[in-house]
Amino acid sequence: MSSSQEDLRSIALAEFATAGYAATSLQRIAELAGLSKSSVLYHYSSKEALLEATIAPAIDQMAAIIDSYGEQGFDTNREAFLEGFVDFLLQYRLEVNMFINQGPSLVDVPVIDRANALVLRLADFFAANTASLEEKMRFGIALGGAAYMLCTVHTAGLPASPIEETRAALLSIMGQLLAPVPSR
Amino acid sequence: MSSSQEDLRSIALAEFATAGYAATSLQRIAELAGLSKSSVLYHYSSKEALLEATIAPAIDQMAAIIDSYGEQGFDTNREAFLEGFVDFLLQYRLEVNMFINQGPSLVDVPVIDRANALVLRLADFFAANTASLEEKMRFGIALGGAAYMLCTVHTAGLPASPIEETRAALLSIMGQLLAPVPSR
DNA sequence: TGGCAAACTGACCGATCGGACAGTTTCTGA
DNA sequence: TCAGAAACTGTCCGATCGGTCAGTTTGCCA
Repeated sequence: MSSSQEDLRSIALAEFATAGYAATSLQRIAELAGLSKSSVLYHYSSKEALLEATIAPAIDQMAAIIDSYGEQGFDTNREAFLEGFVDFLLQYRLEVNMFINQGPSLVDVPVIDRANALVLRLADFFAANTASLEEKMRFGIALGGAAYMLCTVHTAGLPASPIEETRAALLSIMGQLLAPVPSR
Repeated sequence: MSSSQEDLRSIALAEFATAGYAATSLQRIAELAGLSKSSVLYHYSSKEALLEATIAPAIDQMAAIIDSYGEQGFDTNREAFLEGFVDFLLQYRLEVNMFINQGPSLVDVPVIDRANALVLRLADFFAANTASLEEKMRFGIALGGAAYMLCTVHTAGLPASPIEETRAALLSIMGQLLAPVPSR
């Protein structure tokens, strides 16, 4: 893969996540990359192809994490799974935020369907079908809240803190929100 | 105000919140309302004017809540403030979600600036400048998470539960996330 | 050095965007 | 009843959208 392709991917990721997929034109991506719109379409055959290339790595990583814990839940490895999930959120915060916020408006895009299916599997882990309403709500708040907070360093006075400190705090908060039933 | 104006406002709110402001055309709003695009522009002089009319009520209500507790914090009325805030979230969940998710892409819109200023005041209530990183993160997760969760009844298997049950659960979760420093 | 493939570009296309404007229908109160 | 206001509409406009295509530049290797 040439550097142009990777540059375009990261530029598109930043723009899609902040300005939104629909509001980001290929022309703007081209300008940010110092290329012409034609060149963007040379590397990625369409805007949708660029979107898929943008979020596919995050989807694959998420799928790998879930698969590595089998399909029968992860209660025995809850702590380890939570750490892996938090690290995933930190690494792919833009991708996660984009999917969380713009997923509903991006239906019919295959990679979005994959992501949706993964979220449902994830929800089964943290809040099975038998879980109470509050537990399901806790999962939704943890997921959407982390995605929002991690991408909102600019407003609300969130300082750019050391990654270790952010990780520790996020682990604490997520652990509390997603605690198993009895200790709630 | 004629019923058409109110119909347009609610239709635009639903579309803006789900599909996104940029991705929603005046043509689509007109079709959903059973009108022509010209009629939409008759009631609201521009797409941006329609956006402002859509979220202004929520902004005003939020400002009223904050103002009613004075500018010196609300520690003495923390419980009552939290209840009022939760009720606000439940009533204006679409508006809040739209602002939270699309705010960054809607800069330069006056009403969005008002909303941003309010969020900063709100953050000062729950997590003052002196608060720790984790406390600020808790506020961000609570705000963004609630907005996301309340607008995502469709996915993640969130059932359409009685409003009282949802309110009670949300109050519990938000109270835990936004608890004062010592009892954290 | 010559040739070929990868990278890149400008010009152009149909569609759709937000919006302007003149004109028509519908409602309403004197 | 009828005039004026309110509500509504079709047509048109410039701009921009995603995308196509023929042609040019660039880099690499035999």
